[in-house]
Amino acid sequence: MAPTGPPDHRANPVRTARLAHKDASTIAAQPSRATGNDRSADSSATGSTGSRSTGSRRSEAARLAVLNAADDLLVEYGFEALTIEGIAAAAGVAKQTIYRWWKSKVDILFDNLVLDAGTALAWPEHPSGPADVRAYVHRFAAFLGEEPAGRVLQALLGHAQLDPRTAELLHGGFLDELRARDVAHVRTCLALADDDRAAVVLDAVLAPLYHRALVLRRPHDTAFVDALLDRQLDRQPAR
Amino acid sequence: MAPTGPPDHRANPVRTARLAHKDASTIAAQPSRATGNDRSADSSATGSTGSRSTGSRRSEAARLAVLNAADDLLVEYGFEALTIEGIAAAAGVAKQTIYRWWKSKVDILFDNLVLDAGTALAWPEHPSGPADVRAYVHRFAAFLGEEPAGRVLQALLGHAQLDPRTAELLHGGFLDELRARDVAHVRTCLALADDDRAAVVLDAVLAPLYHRALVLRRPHDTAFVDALLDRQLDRQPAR
Amino acid sequence: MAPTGPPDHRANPVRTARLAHKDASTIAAQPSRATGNDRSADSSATGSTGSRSTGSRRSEAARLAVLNAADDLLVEYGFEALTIEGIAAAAGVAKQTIYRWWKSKVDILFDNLVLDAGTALAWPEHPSGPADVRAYVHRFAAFLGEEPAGRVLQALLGHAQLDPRTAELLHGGFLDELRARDVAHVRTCLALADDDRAAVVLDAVLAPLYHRALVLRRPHDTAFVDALLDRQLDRQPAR
Amino acid sequence: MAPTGPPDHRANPVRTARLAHKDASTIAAQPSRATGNDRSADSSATGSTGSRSTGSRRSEAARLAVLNAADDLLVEYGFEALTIEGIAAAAGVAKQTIYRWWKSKVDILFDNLVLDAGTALAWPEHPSGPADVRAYVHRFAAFLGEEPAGRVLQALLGHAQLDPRTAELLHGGFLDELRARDVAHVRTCLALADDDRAAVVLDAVLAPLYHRALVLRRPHDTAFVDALLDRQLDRQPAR
DNA sequence: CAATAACCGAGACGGTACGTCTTGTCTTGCG
DNA sequence: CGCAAGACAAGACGTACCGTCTCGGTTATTG
Repeated sequence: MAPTGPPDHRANPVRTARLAHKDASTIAAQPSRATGNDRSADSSATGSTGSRSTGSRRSEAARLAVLNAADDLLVEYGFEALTIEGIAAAAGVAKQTIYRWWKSKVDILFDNLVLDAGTALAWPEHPSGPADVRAYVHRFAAFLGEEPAGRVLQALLGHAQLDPRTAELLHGGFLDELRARDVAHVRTCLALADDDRAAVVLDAVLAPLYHRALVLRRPHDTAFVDALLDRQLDRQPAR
Repeated sequence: MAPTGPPDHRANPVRTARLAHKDASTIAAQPSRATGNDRSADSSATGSTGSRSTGSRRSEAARLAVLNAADDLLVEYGFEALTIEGIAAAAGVAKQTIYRWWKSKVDILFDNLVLDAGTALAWPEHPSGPADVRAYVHRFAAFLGEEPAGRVLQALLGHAQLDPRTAELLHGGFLDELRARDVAHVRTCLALADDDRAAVVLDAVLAPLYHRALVLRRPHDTAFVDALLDRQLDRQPAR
Repeated sequence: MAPTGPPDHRANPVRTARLAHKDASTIAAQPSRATGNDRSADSSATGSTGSRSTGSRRSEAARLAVLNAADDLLVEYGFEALTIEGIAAAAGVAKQTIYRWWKSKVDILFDNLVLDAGTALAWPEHPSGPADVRAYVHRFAAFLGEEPAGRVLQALLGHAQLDPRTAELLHGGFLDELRARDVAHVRTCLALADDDRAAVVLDAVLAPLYHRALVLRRPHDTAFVDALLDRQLDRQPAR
Repeated sequence: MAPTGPPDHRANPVRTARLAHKDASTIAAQPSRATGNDRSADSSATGSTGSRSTGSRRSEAARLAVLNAADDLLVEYGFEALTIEGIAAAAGVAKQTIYRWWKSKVDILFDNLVLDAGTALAWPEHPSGPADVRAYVHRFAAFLGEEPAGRVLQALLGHAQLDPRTAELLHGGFLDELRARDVAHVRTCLALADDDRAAVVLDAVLAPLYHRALVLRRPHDTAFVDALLDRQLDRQPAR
């Protein structure tokens, strides 16, 4: 009997405690970047030292509480039951605080995605051949298929089919960049002649992964990924 | 001047005219089958004469008006702006009439999908080799990438990522069946030994198509489909 | 320790029970007249029998629950703490149901005022001399100074000082009519030559009453009213 | 083109200029006395030079900007549209600066009222008979019926009907004192035997003025005041 | 050829969430 | 320490849809 509805929106005066899998140190280095909420970005445009000269600063605790609450609620009750009011209540935050920094629940999830992807989908700094590609693809498959992060990406990909603004955000702010980066790394690691060839290889590997996750709804399967890589990466046996 | 919002929900007193691409004759043969709303299906199961003793029967005009209104509104304003009230108003139908026969807007779209797929994704009755597969895949790619029908499938696939009930409906009531049928036809047409092998070929072709449509958001491209088929069908025995 | 805040807005699924001092029979004859919400008024403009040909009718229970809840909350917590949400919760009614029939809390109070004044400020059908005026003025003073009704009139008079729309509603929809009626009756009862003379007498009596209630904040005092009447009504002793 | 809403709350960086009808010299002599926010009053009580040992003193410019902004906004957009945030923005002052010195917008208006009444409703220092009363009543009627000041008194009288705290402030801090002073002067000027008799005369004159202003909403009319005075002052011994 | 169900339009209703607005408190840095 | 700036928790606003529920009016069998 899966829980099908969200919980009561009773206040839950959350404080910095229980900020689960994202700790403040990580975030302080990267405050809400992707959606353009970033104030330092603005200031860098206007002046050198700038930022905001006076007044209170954004509450880091609130930001993290919101991101984590959204993540938790998404995993527990699903995207449809995810509401701004619910997130606010679960995070122990006022609704207006959310609207001040995010335009929609999609925006919040997007920030979560960027945060998670930043750590989970990194390429090694010094490429060292096809093994890097194998490792990356395994990491990608795991990211797509496992709990908090994959659920977010899945939801955003789904919602992007329904809402052009989400599609714009997801592609313009994440997928395009991700793909460009992946293509470049694949080209380097496999010593390919040009980006187009790298893109073909990348697609040949990623398309079945997306297909499995979004269309076939099959769970993450390491063996499947290995077989796929064997077939596409010059048929060199996986070990 | 792009229309960015839905229109007023001003009444649009039901017009059987302007029922565009679905005419009554087509539909009368297949009334609202997929979601189990169908009364004739029920009655045929329970008895021959009985069914419903007295009273008027379901209005075919209303059913078509709803299906078409939903389709039109989806194409014009998108899934997010699609509401039961909006459909009712656009169809010139009472809200309750919709709720009597469908459970949600997803249900309505699903009926549309089944209707459209029934004609667009048919296999020839007498299989005649790989050319059938090529033709079918081309038809499928077109279906996925072109206006009313593809938009519906795309929306439902997207929504299935967000809502388990939609996923259940879409897979249990459409995709699984479609896939089974496709596998069988591919096996026959390509003279493959077993279904697993046919499934591998099918996935190898469909995965890139779904990937392009859902993840890369590239438009339908006949050349791409041909290249894909050349690559996957010529060296069928992939080992 | 006076209660200074409103109670929790916990649902209070009120049903027709506890509809205090206004019973359905009274109201059925006069549904929400003053603010122009009345549908029969519309229909009388369009046709003879009319009203609304089909569909569900306005819920009398909801209307009474709202009016009484507003009254109760006003008396208990004051005008400032009176909110549409609070009324809805206390009446066990959805917010939208209130907005469907009233524009604001002022509108609701106004309906209450009209309702109460209709019974409390009636003149006898057959005028019989100065005694009628005395009786009426006493009734008016009591109305102004006692609980539910006076509180409403006081609040509306106060709010009319702050908001032109309230002033327009209160004067155009109630006070002007009341005054015209009062002038006419005073003229008849005192056998005065013209309306102007009657207005002077009426103002001479009412001004001190309003002054006491609104400016001096003195409680209702029968002796004061009698003395006032003695002075203004031809100095005939009050007995 | 009547402006029906308040303007944007765009910052209006404090301008000491355009402080209209209250100049600094007037105010310096009487800073924010009535609500007890006054620091100089405190300091004058504690010592002569000392007052507040360190830190900056209250900004006179800010105080005046707030008072005038409140007045202007009240006159232009009405009491309902008057908000602390709006006043702060219009005055080019931080919200907290307002909250530091006043408890509510009513408090601000009250300070304005006391300020204006101090000059407009003064009695001559040396009473010289009934003519003084006539002059005072004319001044009072003008005060009640004309722009900035009358609007404030009207608003506060109205709000006092809705909010006990406002009533307490207005009566305890202004009206009672005003009335006591008026009664004393009337008694002296008309050579009446006791205060009660003076109060009766005063009420007989003021009640119709308040009635006209608050209930009948008639504009200020010198002829009406004269007629009223003729009637009430000539037959002073009303028995 | 009535009676009698069921359909259908209309739309009121109890709800939930939306996104906005204002309140009163607070925090941060400048002067 | 006052002040400008403004983030924050709180909570009401008025709107939009949801899904349920009467209402009458309209068909279309079926007794």
